[in-house]
Amino acid sequence: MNDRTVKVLLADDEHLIRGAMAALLELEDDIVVVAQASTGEEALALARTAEPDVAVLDLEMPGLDGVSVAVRLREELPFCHTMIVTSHGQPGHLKRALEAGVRGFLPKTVSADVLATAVRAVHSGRRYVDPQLAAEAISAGNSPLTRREADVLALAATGAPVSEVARRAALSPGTVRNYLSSAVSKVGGANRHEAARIARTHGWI
Amino acid sequence: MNDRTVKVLLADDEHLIRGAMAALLELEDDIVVVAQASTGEEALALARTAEPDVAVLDLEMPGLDGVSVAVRLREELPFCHTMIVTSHGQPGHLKRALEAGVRGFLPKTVSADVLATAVRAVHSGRRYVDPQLAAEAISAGNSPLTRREADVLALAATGAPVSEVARRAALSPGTVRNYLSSAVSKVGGANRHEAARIARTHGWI
DNA sequence: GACGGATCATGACATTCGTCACCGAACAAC
DNA sequence: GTTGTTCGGTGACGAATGTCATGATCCGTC
Repeated sequence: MNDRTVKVLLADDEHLIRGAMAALLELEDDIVVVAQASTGEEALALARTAEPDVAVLDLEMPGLDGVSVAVRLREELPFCHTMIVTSHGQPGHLKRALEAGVRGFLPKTVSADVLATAVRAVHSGRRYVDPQLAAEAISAGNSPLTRREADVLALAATGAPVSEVARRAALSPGTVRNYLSSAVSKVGGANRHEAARIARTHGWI
Repeated sequence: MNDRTVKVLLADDEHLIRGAMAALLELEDDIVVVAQASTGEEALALARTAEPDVAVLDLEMPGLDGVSVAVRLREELPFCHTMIVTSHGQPGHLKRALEAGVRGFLPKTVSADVLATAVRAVHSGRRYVDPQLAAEAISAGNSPLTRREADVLALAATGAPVSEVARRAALSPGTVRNYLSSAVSKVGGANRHEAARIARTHGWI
């Protein structure tokens, strides 16, 4: 391992995929996988001792998700750059990740050499975002929802009645209905449940 | 390649994972990956020419899903056994897969050697079902919903209003509401949207 | 300082939804 | 041949929801 070697931490709850990514990355002679985690918490703990150059994080993990881990890593290990891989490439996720300081963002549909390329790019301080996802994110635009509208819609997305949403958001039921009504018309749904579905596919909630 | 060698077809829309599974399986000297597909249709087409012994199919794919491919494969290539790998291990999916003649069912959280073990088991005519999933499927039991209740609940799950569901199911709105009401009470939800969420996690719709 | 936007609220109204009672037809099981 | 289940339907009632008008406060901007 010379000083050009990239030390990588892998975090993915799907053992099969994680082991597979590790095997593929180990084939590259300038990349070494120094730690593997299956939860966000485990990734943080391992990162503190392994001190990787690049952390490759799955977006969907039990407990802490990839973006949350990235935020914590940026505070604790500023030299460690982060990148996200995900099964469900939704524009809002990309945006949220970039705001968290993530430097790479890939769907799992890419091939292994793209992954290696991205790891190297992120290690050398550049960014690497899947072009397809980037285009979608740009065309999708920003969320039309205000913070509170998004909050309330997210709470309502579980199917809870207005009274429950109001309780959890510490708002009056009337206010909740106003926010929901506004959110539904903004995203163009027939009702709040369809609105929640639309907002979720765009990554707005 | 001697006569003990297992010819495997891999189908998964996540290129990274598929390539990785291929790499891991190729490490086994009695397994060879003879074809790789990223959609269900492609898997069928490749299977006809490659004539694999075992088809490893992702459950979630664009177009035909893994179970549908398994059904078609059983008709067209009866010597080819099928197994399913999936990110979201839901009891209903397992049940549906077994009814379709699938002989192996694994979540992607398993390790690579389990995958190889499962491939060998399926090839030799045995079954291999992840013990965790099997236990969940047994404890989850069968769907409490009748066929129509499940149909209607599935249509309502998108957030469409009753009138729209009625139109798409070719039922009267009143009947739709009766079915929904019955389904909601059976699965134990506060309303149809929560009921749809519950039913989905159990794989009932 | 005027203006607009976000936040939070109330009240009123029509629509939709959830529930119940009740009905009939088809069909399999006893 | 009765019984039970599923399917499909009607009507009615109260509760929940969607929409609108209106108003208050706070905050950033021009």
